[in-house]
Amino acid sequence: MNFLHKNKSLILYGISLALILFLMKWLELRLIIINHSFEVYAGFIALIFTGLGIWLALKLTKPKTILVEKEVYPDLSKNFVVNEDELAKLNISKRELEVLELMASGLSNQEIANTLFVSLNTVKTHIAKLFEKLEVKRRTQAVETSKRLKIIP
Amino acid sequence: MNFLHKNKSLILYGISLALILFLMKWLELRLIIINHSFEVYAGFIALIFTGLGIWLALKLTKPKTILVEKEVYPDLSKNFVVNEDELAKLNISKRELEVLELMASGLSNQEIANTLFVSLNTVKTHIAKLFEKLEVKRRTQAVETSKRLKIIP
DNA sequence: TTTTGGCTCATACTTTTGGGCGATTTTAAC
DNA sequence: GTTAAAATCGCCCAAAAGTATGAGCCAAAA
Repeated sequence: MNFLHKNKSLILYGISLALILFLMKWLELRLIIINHSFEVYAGFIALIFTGLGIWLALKLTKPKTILVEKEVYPDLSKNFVVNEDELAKLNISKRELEVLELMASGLSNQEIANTLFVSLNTVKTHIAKLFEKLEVKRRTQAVETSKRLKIIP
Repeated sequence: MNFLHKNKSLILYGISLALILFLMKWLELRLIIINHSFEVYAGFIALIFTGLGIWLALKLTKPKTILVEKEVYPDLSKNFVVNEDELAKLNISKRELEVLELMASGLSNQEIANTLFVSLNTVKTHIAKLFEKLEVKRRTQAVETSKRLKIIP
């Protein structure tokens, strides 16, 4: 099956060739071309097989592929995806991530505490743990690093 | 001239055909193929003209092309350009911008002072002015805002 | 030449942040 | 049901950050 499909053109060509030869033989037997000169007969064959050659070439040539590089400017701010792997690797919890995001948006610890309805101390603890995990010493560094690691947008 | 160039393939084909026919005639005259059967002769012609047909087709047909678009994601972080307009609008000085960049990279005020070979107080002053101009209250906000305004990468 | 603006620095003070504990409660996993 | 991790909160202290104000220096602009 696969073989037949792959060599379809070749097989068709072979069949065509056989048919042509058969046709010529038949014509010869019928004495139709006896009166014609040999040149006409040769020209006929030449014509037929030229056509077959053209057809074969068109069928068998592989199309040429041209690679066009198209620049895509994705809206990074919209199709941001959290780097879950890095998040898991750093062992950052859900709550810590929340705090991190609020911190990155420029809120003070007190504002973060108000937003999350927790005490200031809790926020401090979360941030302290974040600093540990991110291996940084300041909140600006934390924001820098976590953005680089695609933990936050 | 132009005509010759345009129909080069066609002319070559004509010449080739003439040459082949001439060759066959010569062979015929030389009685070389007299002893061969007609089928062999026909097969010879068929072979030659099939090749010619293939050659002709390859020469005359435009190459089949498949356009494949490849998406390229340019590194936006590298071709960053400072938004000079915004910078001018906010009236941020060169030195202030330096401080802003170092601040954004996560350095402490003391580290910034060491980097720029100025006193800590000077850095504080610059930062205070930056906060005014950017209309923010904290360094994280300053970084946030200035990145959004494309003042820093 | 005067003035303006940028850069520098200082002092004093307040607020925020961060470090280092310890502790209880919730939640999730085993 | 025990256990571990997460989340919560507190206190204290030191460091850093931020506020306010004043002032000297210098180069470029008016």
